[in-house]
Amino acid sequence: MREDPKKRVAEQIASSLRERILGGRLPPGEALPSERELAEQFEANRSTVREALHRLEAVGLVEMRHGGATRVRDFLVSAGLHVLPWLIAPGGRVDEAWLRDLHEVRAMFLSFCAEQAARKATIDDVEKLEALAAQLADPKAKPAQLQRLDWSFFEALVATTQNRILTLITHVVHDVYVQHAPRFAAIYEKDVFDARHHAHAALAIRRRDAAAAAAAMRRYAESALRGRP
Amino acid sequence: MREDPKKRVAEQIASSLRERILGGRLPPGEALPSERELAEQFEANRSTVREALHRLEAVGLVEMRHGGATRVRDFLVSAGLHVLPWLIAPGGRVDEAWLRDLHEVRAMFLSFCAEQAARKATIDDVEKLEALAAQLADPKAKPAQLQRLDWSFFEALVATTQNRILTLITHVVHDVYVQHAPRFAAIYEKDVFDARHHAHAALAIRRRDAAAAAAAMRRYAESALRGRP
DNA sequence: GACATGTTACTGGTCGGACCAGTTCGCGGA
DNA sequence: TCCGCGAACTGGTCCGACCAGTAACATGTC
Repeated sequence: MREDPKKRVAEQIASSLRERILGGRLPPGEALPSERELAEQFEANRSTVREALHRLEAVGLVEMRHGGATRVRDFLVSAGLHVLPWLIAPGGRVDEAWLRDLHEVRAMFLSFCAEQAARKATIDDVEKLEALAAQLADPKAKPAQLQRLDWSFFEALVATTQNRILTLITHVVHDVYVQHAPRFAAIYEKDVFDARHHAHAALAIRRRDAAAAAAAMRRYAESALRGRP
Repeated sequence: MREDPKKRVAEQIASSLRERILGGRLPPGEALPSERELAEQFEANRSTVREALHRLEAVGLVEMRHGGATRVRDFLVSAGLHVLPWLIAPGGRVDEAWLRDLHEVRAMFLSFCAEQAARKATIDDVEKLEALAAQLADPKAKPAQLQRLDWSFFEALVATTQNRILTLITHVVHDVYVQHAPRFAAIYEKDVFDARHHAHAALAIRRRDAAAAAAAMRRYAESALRGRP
C-alpha cells in the first residue's frame, strides 16, 4: 500500500485490489468490504474508491450489484484478454506458467498471420516486410534494436492480414511486451535470434506461398523458446 | 438518447458515447465536451458522467488527461479485444466485414486448439469431447441445441489445451456469441452443419494426432462459412 | 413448528457543490 | 519580437446527503 505520487489515487487503490485478486488473496466469490469501509481503509473518499472499483468491474474482475455486496469474480471464467499484462507479472515477478502460455499463443499467432499475409499482401506490404527482414539481418544490430525491429515486423505482418480482430489482440500483447520488455530481451541475443526466419517468411509471402510463410514463422517462434531463461 | 430504466444512468451515458465513437461520429483525436458540459447535456451529475467516461477509458476508447481535454482515441490503434462485442454490431446491425474477420480468427483458433489438445489431452478430456461429438451427431437435435453443444465442444477444446490465454480470448468471443446468437444460427441448419468434423477431431485427439485434429477443425470452420447469410 | 410477511439495517447508485491540481493560451511587459 | 505570468479553462478529489435496491432478521399467522 505504498504511495506512488505519480499515479492517481484511484489507480493506486485499483492496483492494490487488483493485485490481491490476481494474487489469490481475494478468492472468487468473496465479498469485498463495503465502499464506505474501503474508503476508510485507503484513507480516500468514497467516490475515489468507487472509481477504482469501476475500473476493476470494467475488466471483469469484480461484480457490483446494487444493494448487494461487490464480489470478486473468477477471472479465469469472466475476465477478458485485457487482464493479461497484470497476470503475466503479479507483484512485479513474471509468472513462468503464463509466459509459457504466451509463447504458445505467439507461435499460433505468428504462423497464422504469415499464412493470411501470404494470401492478402500487396506489393507495398511485401516490400515493407522485406525491408524489415533486411534490417533484422544486420549483424551489427544490437539486441535492443532487434527487439524493436522484430515487433515492427510482427505489426507489419498483422497489418498485412487486414484482419482487425488480430490487430485488437495484438494491442494487448503489445501492452505485455512494453511492460515487460527486459524480460523478453534474452530472445534477441546473438546466439538465439535468427533473422533468416523473417527473410524466409517475407520471401514466401512474396511468392504467395501461405504454407511456407506459416512454417517459417512457426519455426521462428519455436526457436525463440530457446532464449527463455 | 432514449431512456432504459433497467440500465444505470452511467451505463446509458457510456453506451451513448461509445456508439458515437465506434460509429465514427466522434472521430479519433477529437476532444469530448468537458465533464461539466456533458453533465448538463445528459441531465446527470458530473460524478455520474465521470463514471461513464472511466468505463470508456478502461477499454481504451478515450484518453483522460488531468488539466487537458478528454480525447477520443483511435480504437484500431489503442483498444483491446474487449471492444469486439460492440464493434460487431454498431447500432444493433451486425457488420459484415467484422464478421468475416471473426470467422477467420475462429478458424485459426479452432485448429490451433485442436492441435494443442491432441498434445495435452487427458483421458477425461478425450471422453468429454467424444461425448459432446456424439450428442452433436444426433439427427434429432435442433439447430438451437447444436449451437449450444458446439459452443460446449469449443469450450472443452480450449480447456483441454490448458492454455489460459486462449481461455481469456474465448471469453470475449463468448460475449459476442451470446449477444448475437441469432446471427450465427444459420451455421447450425441441417444442410450446413456437419458434426462429423467434431467426431474426427475427437478421434484424432484420442490418437494424439495433432495435425489431423487441426485439419478437422479447420475444415469445420471453413464449412461453417457456407452458412453465412 | 413451518411458512409468509414486513421491518430494518445494510449494500451500491446518484446527487450537488466545493476545492485541489494540472494545461492551455493570451495578454502585457521587457 | 519574445518571454513569462496569470487567468480561465480542463480533469481529480473530497464532502455529505439522499435515493434505491438487497438480505436478513424479527414478527405474526396458519
